[in-house]
Amino acid sequence: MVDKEEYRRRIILTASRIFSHYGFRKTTMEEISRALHKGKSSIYYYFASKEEIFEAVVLYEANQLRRQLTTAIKEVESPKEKLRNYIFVRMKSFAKLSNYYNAVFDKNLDHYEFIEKIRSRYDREELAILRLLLYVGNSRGVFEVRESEYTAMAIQTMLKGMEVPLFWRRREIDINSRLEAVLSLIFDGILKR
Amino acid sequence: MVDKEEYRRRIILTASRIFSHYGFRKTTMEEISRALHKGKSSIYYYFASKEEIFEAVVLYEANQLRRQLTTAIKEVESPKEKLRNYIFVRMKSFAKLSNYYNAVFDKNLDHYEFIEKIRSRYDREELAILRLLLYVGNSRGVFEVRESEYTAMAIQTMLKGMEVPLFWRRREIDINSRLEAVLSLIFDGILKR
DNA sequence: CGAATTTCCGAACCGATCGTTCCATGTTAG
DNA sequence: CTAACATGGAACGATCGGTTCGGAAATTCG
Repeated sequence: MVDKEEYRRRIILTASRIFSHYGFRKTTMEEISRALHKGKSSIYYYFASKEEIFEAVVLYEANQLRRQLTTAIKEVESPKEKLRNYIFVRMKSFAKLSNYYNAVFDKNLDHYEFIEKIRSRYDREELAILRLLLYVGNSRGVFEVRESEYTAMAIQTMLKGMEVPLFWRRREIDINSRLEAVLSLIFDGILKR
Repeated sequence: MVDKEEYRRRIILTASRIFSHYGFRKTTMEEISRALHKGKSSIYYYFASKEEIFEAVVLYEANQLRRQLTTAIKEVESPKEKLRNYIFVRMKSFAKLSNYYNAVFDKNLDHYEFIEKIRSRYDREELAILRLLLYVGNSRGVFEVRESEYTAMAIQTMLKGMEVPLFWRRREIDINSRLEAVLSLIFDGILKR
């Protein structure tokens, strides 16, 4: 292989697929290597451990999510639609990523620390985005928010509240309706009457 | 518990859900029992082994499939739509059940024998259904089939042929288009011109 | 071409996991 | 109260799975 980084990327992509289906624990190095048509021990030439692959995958997915979110915001004009798009994409993505978190919540675990690191960094970014969305809507006269800082935090709290049952519940059938409910609540409390 | 059979049914339902997601190997007795809010060893009061649960689940799913197929046929009138519905539901269901088969194809295995038993019985049923569908379409002047017996077998062979990559390939994106292709092939060779 | 370096893998190690058994305890029916 | 039913904690033996190690292939370079 000419480029070692390129192969690391292929491992991440493949592992991501398997992790997202089976979670961290149930995914074996054997499976990852088999999907790459390589020997089990060959993977260790590129990553020191299974955990390291997992970390790389989570980082990759986080960047993926970030990109999806920015495009979701850009593709509509009105502040209301921007916020709506943002929340929908965010929750949908988190539903997809819930397997990673299930893996983490499974038992022990030391990932917890790592996840929390990613998490807190992402939380700050999210807060900034929400604040911006609120601010723009405000100055355009669509929203009516006094303290965009605290309102953003309140919205984020609601979103986080919606994450929890995501990792508990069996069915995702009512995610959409719950999302709609939360959105209408947010908007009715936010939209200028 | 008043009814032991009722509880066996609950176990089957729960196990079915987990099996269909993780396959036989990756599903643990621990998980099944936890989902039922029971101790791991309690399950053994109702089933002698993990394999026995698996067999019960497969039988249950087979009956489920049979019911879906008959309703799929009944809900439309024209023979062409009946056959189309049948094939669609059949292939979709098999896609969903592919996890079971993946579990079987995983390693060893003695399930193979059991699966084959179920399988051959089901094959005969399917052949009868196909033959009937062809016969009805024939007598209504929609199809033009000489030997419904052998034509049914030919169609079944095609369907079986479509199953194989189901258990290989990574993506199911093109299942629909492949299904359409097969259908149009079947119909253009069958419909009265 | 040969040597150096990169890439790959089979085999083995060993701790963790998993299916199953055993037994003691709780629960219900008569 | 007793007997049958139902439960789950603990332990066991087998397998699995992540990781290491040594060296074979393959590739690159002089």
